[in-house]
Amino acid sequence: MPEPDTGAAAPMPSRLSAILKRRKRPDIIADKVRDMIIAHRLVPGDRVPHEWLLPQTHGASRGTLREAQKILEIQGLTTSKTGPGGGVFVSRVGADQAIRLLDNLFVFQPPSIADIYAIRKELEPLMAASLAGKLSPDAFAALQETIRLYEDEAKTVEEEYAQRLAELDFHVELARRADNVLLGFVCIFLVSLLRDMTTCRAIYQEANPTLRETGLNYQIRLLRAIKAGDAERAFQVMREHMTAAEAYMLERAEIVRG
Amino acid sequence: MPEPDTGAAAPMPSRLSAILKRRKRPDIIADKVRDMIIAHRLVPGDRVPHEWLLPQTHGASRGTLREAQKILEIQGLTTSKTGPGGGVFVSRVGADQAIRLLDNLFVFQPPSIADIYAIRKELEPLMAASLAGKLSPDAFAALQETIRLYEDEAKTVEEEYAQRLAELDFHVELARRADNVLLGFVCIFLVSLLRDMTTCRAIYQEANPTLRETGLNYQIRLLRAIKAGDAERAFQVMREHMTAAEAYMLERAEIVRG
DNA sequence: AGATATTTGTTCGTATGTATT
DNA sequence: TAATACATACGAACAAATATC
Repeated sequence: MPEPDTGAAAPMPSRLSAILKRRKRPDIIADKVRDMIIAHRLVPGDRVPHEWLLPQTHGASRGTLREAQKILEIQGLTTSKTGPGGGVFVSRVGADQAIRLLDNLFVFQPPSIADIYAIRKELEPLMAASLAGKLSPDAFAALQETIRLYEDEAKTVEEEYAQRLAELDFHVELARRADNVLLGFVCIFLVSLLRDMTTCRAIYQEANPTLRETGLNYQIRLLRAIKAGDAERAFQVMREHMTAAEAYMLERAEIVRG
Repeated sequence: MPEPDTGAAAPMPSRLSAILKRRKRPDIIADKVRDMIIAHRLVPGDRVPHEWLLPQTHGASRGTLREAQKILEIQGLTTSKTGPGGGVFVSRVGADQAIRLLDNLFVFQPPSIADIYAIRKELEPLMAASLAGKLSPDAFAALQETIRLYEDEAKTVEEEYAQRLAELDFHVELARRADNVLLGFVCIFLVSLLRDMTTCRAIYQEANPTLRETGLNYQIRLLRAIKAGDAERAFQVMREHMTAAEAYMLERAEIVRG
């Protein structure tokens, strides 16, 4: 039998992580394609050469190759378009897309509010300080726009809830502008955890005019410090804000639960 | 041919698919199954009911359903076993598995060494302090075992490299034990970023007996503080360690590059 | 130990939908 | 509008793995 290689030509895993356990063919192929993309310096928007995804290139079937491609797509590295001129393209992985991949991580071991704020208290001030004097005018405009959503007192629970989400969005908008993209990513991740937590959702629906006002106060002071290029003050303001927010959340969580 | 109804569920008319944007069938099915798992409060180890993955349940073919299952598997939410009594099971997603999903996040915007250490300097001390007086005897044993890998001076570049990786593993082992699973996860993530960075790999291969010795010194002092339940000292030791490590890495990176 | 039944994993050929030209 | 190039979906057949008898 000619046996056109079919599997016997099991590709030697190039990555060091492959030692751990026997990986399946689609995984190996996906890694191979990923390495090719990186090696050839493809950037988002570039087309992934058709040959790289050809079954015979890897000695696998279409289905297997399709699964490999699925892996890359799930990881956010590629997207595919139909039609002529269509195909598989490299795409930039967005922070929110990546965060969704982590959704499953904490389903069975959800972190507590204290857990989240323990980290936020450290990182948010750091991020705020790093932004001092570096925000563009339209960044300020976007942030002001976010603040505007909770300038007035909420009339309904839905409005209350929307305002609290807008407060969180303020932090996301800030984090998006951070020079340190890693720091920005982690901060956004923490916010998204808060947003999805059921306990928090319960708390966010409670009316609390005082909190809104002091929150607003923090944001304004923060923006002023950032605009003035005063890193130290931005740090302090954000730190106070986080400490106050944590205290409030923990207190309310206690009440909501009991 | 009976042509089993195909009236309501199966065909997915073009108008409906237009409303649902470009979401593909396997993705939709995967989400549906994921929601079912969460709604039914399934926990890791539980079997995913066979019916949920039956083609006719979703009006799709076996291939499509397999792809949906593949998505869940890639996301780490399920594993599958062959054979009688086999099937698809809910699984706890590990930190390392989740981190691999993020591999692609920073390929086009790689964070710098300074970026990573800016966060590590804050979080690693926090984590170390939280561990004070809380480590079990066999946790200590595991950590000691990791240290043993670089007790003696490396003879070859490979050995040198392996030792540096072991140093990183020490931090992973610590983070794995953190009460704050979120904090632990972020710390492990940062370490894995360091491990995969090409610049770091280059640095790690350089021989540096002094660094190894001082590093060893830090680890021992750290373990002692943790064992003594002295959170404050554990914090300080780790902070010094991080500061020193960052300074070294930045210095070497400058030289390696130039 | 070995055969078998059960369940997942892989592959092929083909059909269908969709966006570009 | 028609042609076409490409991804996506289907279903059947085959292969591999594994618990049970």
